[in-house]
Formats: sequence, structure tokens, C-alpha cells
Amino acid sequence: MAAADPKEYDLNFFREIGFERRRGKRCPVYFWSLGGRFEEPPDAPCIEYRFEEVRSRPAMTVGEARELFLSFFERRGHKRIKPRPVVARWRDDLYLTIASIVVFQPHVTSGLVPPPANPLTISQPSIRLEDIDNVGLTVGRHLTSFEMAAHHAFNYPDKQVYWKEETVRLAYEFFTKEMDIPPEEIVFVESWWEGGGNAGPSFEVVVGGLELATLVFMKYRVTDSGYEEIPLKIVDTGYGVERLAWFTNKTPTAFHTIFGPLLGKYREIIGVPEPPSEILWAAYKAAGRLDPEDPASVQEYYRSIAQRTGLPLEDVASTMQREARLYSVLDHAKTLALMLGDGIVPSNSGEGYLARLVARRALKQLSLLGADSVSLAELVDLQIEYWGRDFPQLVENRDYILDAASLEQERFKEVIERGRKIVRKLLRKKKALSLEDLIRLYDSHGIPPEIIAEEAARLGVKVEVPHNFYSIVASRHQAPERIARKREKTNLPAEIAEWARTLPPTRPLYYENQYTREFAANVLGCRGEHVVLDKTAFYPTGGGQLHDTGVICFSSGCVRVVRVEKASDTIVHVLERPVSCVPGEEVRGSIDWERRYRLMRHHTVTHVLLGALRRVLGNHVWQAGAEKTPQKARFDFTHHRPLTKEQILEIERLVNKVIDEKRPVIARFVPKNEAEERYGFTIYQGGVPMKPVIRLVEVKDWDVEGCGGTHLSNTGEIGGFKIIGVDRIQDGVIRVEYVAGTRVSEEARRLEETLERVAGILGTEPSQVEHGARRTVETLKRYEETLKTYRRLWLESVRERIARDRSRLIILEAVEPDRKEIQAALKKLTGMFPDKVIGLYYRGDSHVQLELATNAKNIHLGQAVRKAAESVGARGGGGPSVASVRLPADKLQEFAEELAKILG
RNA sequence: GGGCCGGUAGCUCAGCUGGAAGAGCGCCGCCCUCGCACGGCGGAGGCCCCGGGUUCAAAUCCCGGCCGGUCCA
Repeated sequence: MAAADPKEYDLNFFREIGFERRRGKRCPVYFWSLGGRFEEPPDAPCIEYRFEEVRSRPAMTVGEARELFLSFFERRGHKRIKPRPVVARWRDDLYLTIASIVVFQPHVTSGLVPPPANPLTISQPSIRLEDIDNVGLTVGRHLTSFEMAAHHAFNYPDKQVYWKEETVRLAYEFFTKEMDIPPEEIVFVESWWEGGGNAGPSFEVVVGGLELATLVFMKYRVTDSGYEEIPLKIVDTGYGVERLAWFTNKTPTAFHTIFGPLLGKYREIIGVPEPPSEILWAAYKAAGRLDPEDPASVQEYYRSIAQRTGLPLEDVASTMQREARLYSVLDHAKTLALMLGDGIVPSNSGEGYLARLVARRALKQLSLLGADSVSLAELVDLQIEYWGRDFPQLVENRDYILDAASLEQERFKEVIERGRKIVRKLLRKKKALSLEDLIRLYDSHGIPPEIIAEEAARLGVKVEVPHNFYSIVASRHQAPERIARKREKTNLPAEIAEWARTLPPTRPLYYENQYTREFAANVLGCRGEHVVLDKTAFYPTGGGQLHDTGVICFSSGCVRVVRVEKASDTIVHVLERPVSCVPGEEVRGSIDWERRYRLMRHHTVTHVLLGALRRVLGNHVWQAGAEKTPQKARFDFTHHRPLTKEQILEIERLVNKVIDEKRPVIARFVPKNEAEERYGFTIYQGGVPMKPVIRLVEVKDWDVEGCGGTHLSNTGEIGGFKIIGVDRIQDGVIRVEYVAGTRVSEEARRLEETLERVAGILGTEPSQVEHGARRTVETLKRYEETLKTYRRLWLESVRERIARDRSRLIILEAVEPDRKEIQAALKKLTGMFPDKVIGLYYRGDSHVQLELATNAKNIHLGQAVRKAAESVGARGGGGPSVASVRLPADKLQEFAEELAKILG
């Protein structure tokens, strides 16, 4: 924490309500309370929870707490804003929405885009996975998903809304009037907040040991040289909705409050009976002091519960362990529902991995509770039912959520089965498993050490799992610096890009009329083969659409445009060769229309395709990558299962239907807030532009996306659509490749030609290929049979020659120059003539490759061959009964004599 | 995007310190049986993922690629 100026925290409002500042002795921090009545800041882990004895309004559900908060701030002049998804798709540095302020970062907080309202209030479902292993143990202090209710005010230099005094006053009024908490119980702890490159003073609002809110005053940017004040000062508050509800319910755990009747249902399904309430209340008391990362503290926690209840320590520990596991299952099932409901597809990378992590942690807990057979989908379904009204996306996407959850369970089951097998195998070879084994099994195979210990115990082997196992694993992965999601980069040499940026932005004629093919413009500057004009119809590479080509005619002549790139808002034409030009000179440009029109078709049809995918597969389909070329287009999207043939046909049919319906396609510029309000976040398929006004492309009543590409004005112009390939490119991501318009017939022609070539190879007509192929394969089979017969005959003749030959060493030429075949033949021959040493050779370019074998037990063939080979200047060797040697062509005879001599 | 593990018969896998491709299940035939299961005998089935390299010799070692799994960004 930075040493902040005490003045930062000294508010008139505190004096007005009679609050005084004090400093804790055990916990040396400053805090404000009525008349300075507390000695210590009543914050975990400094004191025990005692909020059950603090007065409050009657018990509320989570939903009621949310409504209480939002409507209070609405009455106080705040506009209520709809929450965003829990996947932070608008951020390139975060996967999940971890706080309400994330909703406004970075576009609003940087000052680029105005907030949707000011001041505003919001209850934002948020997900934090850092403490996932502590969930449950602390009876509710840690949750992976929670709602952060907030009131935000954005203070611009020319528009002040409110700052510290008003923020604290609002908080105080909310707690005293709406929550009905006695003023003497409320404590404001002075603190300092830093995150995402910003910082500022803050207050934590704590009542009865429970932190209910944090009030942050963002006013600094963190730089290398220290803190620098920023012009836009933001009130960033966070109230824990679940904690507000818990506070009023006076239940021993937050889970009893948050999940209400669900808790009982889960107990029944999983088989964990409700423990006597004195254990839970003892846990509640002790949990405030618990440091879940410290095993000594956890032991102390159990001891404390045992002491208070007078129950045996082992019983308490095992009861509370089971409780903790049950609570995590409740928590994880809800989080998983939210993640899937907002369209995350489980996978092995990105946010998909985080969903898998949550699912697997839940499944692990189920397994450790002896409830492997409980269906995760069923548990998730109960959450959907319970939270459906608060989060309608859960109900809307129920089919997908349940399917994805059960698929995750199946996959986990496979992993565990594989894991148990590996454990059994390891224990057959050695008596114990080392930490290294545990790490390897987890890191490479995904088998949690707790499950390994269980399987080992079944085989009578005790395995110790260190309490900090997961941090040991984490420390093995040296963390590389965070890699941001891909960003558009320019393909221009650095000095050209820099030069271009000094020129004024180019007026994009392709936005004024996407059908412009020819235009006149003035030269702003040239550098070698790079030309910048004041306006252009040439589309630069971007948004997954390739640039145009064409010609620019200068007074000195016409030059081909081979590439077009963007540097900020300036468009750079890359010419075939350097030109000299005069700034101000008028030029004429014309673009290669055939290429452009194909690009437009492929681009527009891509939007139609996305609409079809979301309708056929579900709302979890999101763009994961796209490329449009004149030849074809490809589109990568998130989806959890391979596509069936029926789905592919249905998608193709739908796209062609939309083409036939001749739907208008409209591109227009819309303020960002309005666009989001009207169309939601699905408009951000290719990332979020950092602009206050964005360009929307709408296929009427079918699809709306933010997009900078050039489009047809009507879907009818697409002409036709054909999928030419479907691939799974990674876990959770499917790639489709397709063509549109005139390319469809070209593609058909290509297939026809392939068919003709295949027919040619088979020596038949295209209409007869099937028959031809079948006949050829059958012939091949017959030939294989025949070949076998001849091999048998050859072997027979060799056998006869060997039988007639009285010498011990017999070397013959093989017909097939194939090591495998020769060895197979040798195996048969040595079986027939166990005493003989038999060699078969074939001729290479300038050598012979000789393979030898014997069944004679009294010689080591390999050693004999090596000696003989050395004496003729070649190398060879082998095992006791098998050997090989490569000889110069003229040395075969000499080698044979040498070997015969050695063998005796 | 990175680390780690893996790819061998239809399936599950062994073989991996280089030296003649294996097991179990499944499949086919025969025996046993009224019939089935079980059991017995026999058999078919392999580009050891692909491409290079090292070597007398590569499933095995090295390099590159493809595919899958997993942990972590």
C-alpha cells in the first residue's frame, strides 16, 4: 500500500455524523467509526465475525438485495445499467469480468467514449478464480462468482458529478436507511487501491467483521516515476450483493443464504447431511480468522470448532471438509452455468480453459464426496432453474449449457479412468509415488493428486499430498509475460508507417459507396513505391478482408497497386515499382473489380453464415478468426462438438435461403453506447474498436456486427453458397471453408476435374469411377494373394536349395529388396534349418545389403558378422541370432569365406 | 500462445537402455453342447502417425511436421 496523505481520507461528512479516526493496535491501520468506539478495525482476519448480532433489515434473498441497492441509487439520481456478460470480450487483457468497473474499461475510463449514463448504478455478475481452492472452506468469504453492485461517477475536468464526500454519504445512507444497520456498527477503513494501471485512495466499509463494500477513488495513473493525477477521476464502488443478503439472513454460512432451498437439494443428491447447527455456528465464528492458505491456520480453525462444540477434532475436521466440498460444488455449478450461459465453450485454451477448470474442480469435489455418478448437468440445471429469473441467458441457452456440462463430465471421467490406470501401472513397478510422480500425473495428464491418493490407498499405498501442491505446480510454470489477444498490425516497414501517420487521414470512398470502382484523387505524398492520396476507393487489408488491387495513373503513367495497408487512419498504396510524384498532383485510380466483388461476396456471406450458425448451433457460437480471399473464405467459431452432416446441410440450406430472400444489407455509423444498447455484445465478433462511433453492418433481421469491411447491398447479390470444408482446428473451435457466387461453379468445376483425373487414373469414365475404383481395389487384393503364392513358391525353392547344400553357411540372393520381407523369410527358413546360418541379400547401387539369421544356439552371429565384416573393410553386426551387413558389391564372396572360417 | 504426455492389430495397451512386431478383448473357422454362455484348438488382421537424419541395422535415437490429451498464460 502506498503511504497516502491522511488528508485524502479526512471528510467533512465524517465530522458531520460524529465519526472519529483511530489506528488499530493489532492491525495497524486507520479507520473511522462513530465516536471512535472500536479499538481494532473489525475486519477479517483481525477479529471474529459477529454480524449475526448486529441489527439489520429483515432477511433478503440475493435478488432482493440487488433490487434494494439498485432502486436506492436510482432514487438518488443514478441510471440503472444492464449488466454485461461474465466473459470480458471487449477486453484484450482479461478473459472474465472481475468487477463492475471492467465494464467501462478501457474505452470509458480512458476518456475516449462517454459512459452510458453519469452517474450510474449496476449489479455486475463477476467471476474471480484466483481463490477457487478456498471456496467453501471460509463458509462464504470466497466465491468464484458474485454480483458486484456499484454506483459509478465519472468526473471530467468540465463536468464534475460527485467525489468522496457524496460517495461516502450515499454509502452511509444506504447502510443505515436501507439496510437498517445502526450507525455505531459501521466502520470505514482507510485503504489504497491499485489495479489496471490506475490507483487511488479507498475506504472499506466493514460491519460486524464482514466487509460489505469498497469505495475507490481512482485519480492516479501508475507510471514508472510514481503516481500521476489523471483528468478523468472515477468513483469506483463495489458492494457485495451476496454479502448484503448474508448480512440480513444471519445464517452461519453465506451458502445457506445465497442458495436457499438449493442447498438442501444438493445435500440430498450428493449425500451430505446437514451437520448440527452448533458446528456451523462455531465454524462461522472461527472462519473470520481463518487463513485458508496456511495449513496451521486451518488446523487451528478445526480445533477452535471442536473446542466450542466439545466434539472430537476428527469428526469436526471431516464434517467441515465435506461441507466445504459441498459448498464448492454449489458455487462452481453456478459459476459454470454463468460462464456457459454467456457463451464460453470449454476448451484447452483461453476463457474456454477457465470454464473447464471450474467444471473439473466441481467434478473433483463430487468425486471426493463419493458422488462420481451424480450428473453435473443435473446440478447445473437446478442452478438454471434457481437463477433463471435473475439471469435470463441461462434459460435461453439451457440446451447448450446442459450439453456442454455433460460433455465435460464425460471427458473428465475419461481422464480419471486413464489416470487410475496409469497409477496402477506405476505402482506395479514401484512401491511408492513421489512428488515428482504426482506433479507429472497432474501436469501432463490432468489427474488431481487427491484422486491419485485415493486410488493408491485402494492398492494399499499411502500417498502424501503436500498442502501447497498446486502452488508447487504453478511455480514450475515460469510465467511468461501476458500475451494480449491478437491485435491488428500493419504490414508496412516501420519508417513508412511512421511517415504515413504524419499525413492527414485518407477519406475512404469505399464507405461512401461500396461499389465505387474508379475515382480521382490528389497525391499527398510518395516514398519509393508507397503512395498516399487524399481519398481512395482502395480497401486496405483489415477485419479479415484482403486489400484491393488495381491501377493508379499518374501524369507520368499508370502503375499497378499490389497491396493496400492502413497506418492509423491513413491508407498507404503499395505499388509494383517506385514512382516519383508531386504532392498535389491529380491521379486516377481504378480497382480490380472482379477481385473486389468476390471479396465483397465472401465478406457478406460470412455475416449471413454467422447468423445461420447461431440459429442452428446456439448463441455460444462466436467468431474465433476469419479470412476472406477472392478464392474462398474461412470462418473459425467456438463450438463444443464436431458438426454432424445434418447440421452442415442445414447451415448451407439456411444461408442459401437468406440469399434467395434478397435481404437488404445496411452499413451505418452508430454511437457505441447506442449500438450496444440496441444490439448487445454479439456485434463485437472481431474485437471491440476503441472508437466512440462504430460502423455496424446489418443483414436485415438476420445479423448485426461491427465491421469495417466492404459489403454488398443485398444478400441476393451473393448468388450462392457452398461449404467446401469443415475441420476441428482445436478443442472448442470449428473451421468452415466456403465459396460464394461465381466461385461456386468454379468449385464445382474443380471437383469435376478431380473426378475426371481420378477416372483417367482408373482408366474409366467419370460416370463409372465408383465401379472402376471397386474393380481396381479388388484386383489389387487378388494380386496380393498371388504375390503371397509366389513368395511361398520362392521360399520353397530356397528351402530345396538349402536342403541340398551341406555347408553350414548358405547365402542366397533375395528377389525383393525389402528388409522386412527378407527377415520374415529368414525366420521361416531358420525354423526349418535350425543348425544353419542363412543369409539373404539384395543389390543396391554399389553395394549389397545382406541379412543373416540362425537358430543355432552355440554361436553369436552378430559378433561373427562384425569380425568378418571388419576383415573385408565393411561394417556389420547384430544380435546372437540375427545380423546384417552392408558390403561393397565385389566383397560378397570374400565376406562369405571369412564368415565361414569364423563360424568353423 | 507456451510447457509436459501420447500416436503400435477393430478396441485397450505392452515393447522404447537400437538387433526376427506382441498381449488381452473383439472377429473368423473347428471341437465341446440339443442350443447358448464358458472352455479347448487353429486362423485372419500391422505404411509401428507422416517426412528427413544417424546406423550394418530404427517402432525404439535425433530433427521437422501433423494429430490428440493435459497443465498453465
